[in-house]
Amino acid sequence: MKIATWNVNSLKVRLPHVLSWLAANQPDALCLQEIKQEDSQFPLSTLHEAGYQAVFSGQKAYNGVAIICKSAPGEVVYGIPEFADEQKRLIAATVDGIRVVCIYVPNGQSVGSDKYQYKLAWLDSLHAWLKEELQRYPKLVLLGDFNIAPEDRDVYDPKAWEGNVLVSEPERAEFKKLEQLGFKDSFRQFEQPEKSYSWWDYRMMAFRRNMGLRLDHILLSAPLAETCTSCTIDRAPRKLEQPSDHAPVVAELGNQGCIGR
DNA sequence: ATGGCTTCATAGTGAAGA
Repeated sequence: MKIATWNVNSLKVRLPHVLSWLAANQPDALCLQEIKQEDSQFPLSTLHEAGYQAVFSGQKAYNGVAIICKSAPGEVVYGIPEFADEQKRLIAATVDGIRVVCIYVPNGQSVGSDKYQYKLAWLDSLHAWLKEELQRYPKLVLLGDFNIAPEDRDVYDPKAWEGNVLVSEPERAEFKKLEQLGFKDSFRQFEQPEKSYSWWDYRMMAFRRNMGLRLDHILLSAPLAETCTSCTIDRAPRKLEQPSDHAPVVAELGNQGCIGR
């Protein structure tokens, strides 16, 4: 099973990129963040024509998440249960027997701001919920835009970013708390190139200079981590005209979930 | 370089992102 995550920064603008990426890469599931459109605008029929199904949770202008998949998605959950949230940041579904939890973690704006507090509260709530979900769904993948660079090696200039939002200790502690639930950061299960990032600012020619952060992650529960054979960041879409500022992250799982195919 | 892009909402600029 091939599963991927991609913050597309507007699905309306990026639909051509998404369609060509699906055609070229044939993932079994692609999780999107920042689709930035209401559900009535979601391009479901276009995706059907491309051979994909989808479940989605969108809103006007901001946020919005979706799971695009080949097999029928089941048991769909919208948002973190018991966390009242106007912002559409989580969707979960079962695909090929694997529980897929697609998240768009709040950005946090700046350390100490209201949005930063919201980010930490959101992550606390996610953690509490996932603790239960892992009992129910041992084969669970948590993936999306975490808006956290877990370690200094995930930051192009750790000194310049020290203490900043996206790298601050409380945020990194939340990431570690998720790992302590048994999740493995699939990217770090394998040898990776130095200076691997998944996001680059649109400004300052940041991509060409590889001034990036690794903010997008695929976390695997222990039973799934055992089956993982690769995890890579696909920089190709970031090189296209009118790209998203994020690149897709892709993981390959072994036989799990491929029964009957 | 505290934003030097990009998107969305909106009707000339402002918010938000990371």
